[in-house]
Amino acid sequence: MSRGPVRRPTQADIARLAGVSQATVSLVLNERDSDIGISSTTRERVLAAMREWGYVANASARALAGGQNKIIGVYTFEPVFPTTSVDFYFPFLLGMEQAAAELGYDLLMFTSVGGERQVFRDGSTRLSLADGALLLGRDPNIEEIERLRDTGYPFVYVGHREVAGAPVSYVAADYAGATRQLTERLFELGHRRVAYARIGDGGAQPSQDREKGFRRAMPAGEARRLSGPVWTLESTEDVAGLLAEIRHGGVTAVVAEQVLLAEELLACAQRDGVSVPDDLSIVVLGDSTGARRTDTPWTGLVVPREQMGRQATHLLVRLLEAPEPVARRDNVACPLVPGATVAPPRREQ
Amino acid sequence: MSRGPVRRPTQADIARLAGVSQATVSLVLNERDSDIGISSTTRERVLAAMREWGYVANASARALAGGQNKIIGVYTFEPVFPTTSVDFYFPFLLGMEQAAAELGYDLLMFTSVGGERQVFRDGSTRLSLADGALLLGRDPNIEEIERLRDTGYPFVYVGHREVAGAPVSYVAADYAGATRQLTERLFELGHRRVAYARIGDGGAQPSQDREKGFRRAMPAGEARRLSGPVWTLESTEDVAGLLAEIRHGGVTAVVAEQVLLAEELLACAQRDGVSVPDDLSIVVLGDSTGARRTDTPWTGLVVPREQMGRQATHLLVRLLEAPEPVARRDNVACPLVPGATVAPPRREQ
DNA sequence: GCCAGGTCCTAATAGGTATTAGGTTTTCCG
DNA sequence: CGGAAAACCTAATACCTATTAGGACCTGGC
Repeated sequence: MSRGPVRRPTQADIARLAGVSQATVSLVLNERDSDIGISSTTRERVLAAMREWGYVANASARALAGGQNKIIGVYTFEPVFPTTSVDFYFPFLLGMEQAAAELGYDLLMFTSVGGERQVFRDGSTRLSLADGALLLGRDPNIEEIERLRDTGYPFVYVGHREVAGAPVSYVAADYAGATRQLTERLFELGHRRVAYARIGDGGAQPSQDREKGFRRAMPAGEARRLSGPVWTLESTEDVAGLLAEIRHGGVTAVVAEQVLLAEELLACAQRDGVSVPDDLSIVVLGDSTGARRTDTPWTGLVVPREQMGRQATHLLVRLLEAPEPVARRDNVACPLVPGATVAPPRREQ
Repeated sequence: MSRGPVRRPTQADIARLAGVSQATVSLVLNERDSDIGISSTTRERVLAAMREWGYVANASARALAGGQNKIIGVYTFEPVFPTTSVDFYFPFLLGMEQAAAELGYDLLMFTSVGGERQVFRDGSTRLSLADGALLLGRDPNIEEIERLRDTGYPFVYVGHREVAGAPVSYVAADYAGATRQLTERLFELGHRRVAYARIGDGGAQPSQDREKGFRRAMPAGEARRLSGPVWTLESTEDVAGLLAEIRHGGVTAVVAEQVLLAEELLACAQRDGVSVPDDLSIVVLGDSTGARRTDTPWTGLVVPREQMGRQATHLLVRLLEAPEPVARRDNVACPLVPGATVAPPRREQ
């Protein structure tokens, strides 16, 4: 019964025990033995020694020497723990863990205090310990991403991100496609005037993708108006005004970017005696993340977060194991939810 | 606009730029400069060079050279991703991330495929990459823990664990205390015959702790019966029988170990026309993890998972920064939930 | 016996940092 | 001015692994 930390055996120890050189141990360990030429008897001797002494590679040394560490870094540009963000982040992490486990990688989660998350902290980023990284966040620091890209460090962004200069690899939800389908369905049902509404500035990529899908679904005549029937609100307080405008303009269906907006719209409609979906159809382009959970069976889409996490992990591993010079982009389809907030427009309006 | 990976500056680069040696850079970086004696002008020159060139320490090299890695490993004995376990694990992780961020540590989550999780995998655990580890899981492999302890590797178990030989450090929920309080309250309300029930074998430590708390709360006469009014059921199918026995034995309050059990009990009670809490008070010693979420306002306790995660992280860091020869154990109080499933017993029964 | 061509292995090195013994310069005091 | 002490810094080394050029040995053919 030994006391105190026991020094773990190194390759040199194993080599001594097996009567070979450290290099041979490394070759056997990394299964380069057939390429280089290590006899099977030697290999067995080495493996036996490793088993007997419980040899475990030193990850730091391995990383330093340029070997793979079987570690994927996960970097979120916002802390995960504010409980409001939990629903948002956790499905991603779930998918990542699942895929990483399948692929034999561990997950290194980079933390940082406060709101200001920086990849390049003052003198101690540990990004290098991971073979590559998955980046995640609603509000990424574009400069940091560009800088990271320029280092040649392999990473995949989860979510659609466009940066200046060379493109970066990402896995994004196909908001444009799903929005287009949802909007087209409204027209198929007979709606003629359909509006798009959001809260916030709409500058974010996911926001833009959705709007693009919406515009693509518009009939030719409507689409040509550059501004389009797109409302961008400042806050929920403007929703009542939006509803009035909608009704006044003969709009019979609204595509709402956020659940929060849709819920406010529904509340206003109920106050005004407007029936959803009979008088007004509502489609929602987000899920209930961050909103208080209600039971409204919204017609809309599901953000396939778990799937995105999985796919991003697979993509990253592919890049790690066979580096490609060019960035890769993957899209993940958003499942549509039938819901009950869409109906054909009233006959006589 | 350079192409290709840009080599990150090293201490040697900074040293050259600042006109000092690499050792000096290291000393400045680690703030050992006052101990050793580095003049403030030199320090400033080095710091300026580091800032200008965006020097970032190489974590692998740092770890290899014996420095701390500022990484905490998180090892779960079951995969996190099966969705049934999500509610169980995530709060722990949340607390850990929060604490780790505050303390300046990153989190390395060890994954593995399939059900069989082993710390000592066939020659490639990376536990060593982390400075220490947090262990987590309902069904830990005791042998693995003992083996890990014997290596001298610092770790803290989240949850109460007793192993043979030297004790291990852990942070546990104070189930015994909370159970005792809840049970005592039943007696204070006037209950005379109180039973304890669980599903499963009750061999697990959390299960034993709860039972111990229950027994401590029993009035002297009751406590002396060794077997005690403790029922251990095989499955939910036995609950109907339990209810019959309870009623037959004049028991007016039940302390149920699991929500699942409590819900089944409630269902049976309703079928039999037994009113909860008027005819039967029920206390639950777990939260709704894993159970289908119902709205029953159970009287019981909250498992302070987030707090446990936080505290375990703090304890581990304390151990890392000032190693102690002896194991540390922390208890975290379980908040009690008043709920609405407990009432005084009926007067004439 | 000698050479060509394999086969199997090793020596040497790089990778970036932390640490320590000791070297050089400066300061202080008599 | 000489010598001791203090202040400041550096050379050297350890940490452990991956990689590669090349060395030693063997085999087979003439």
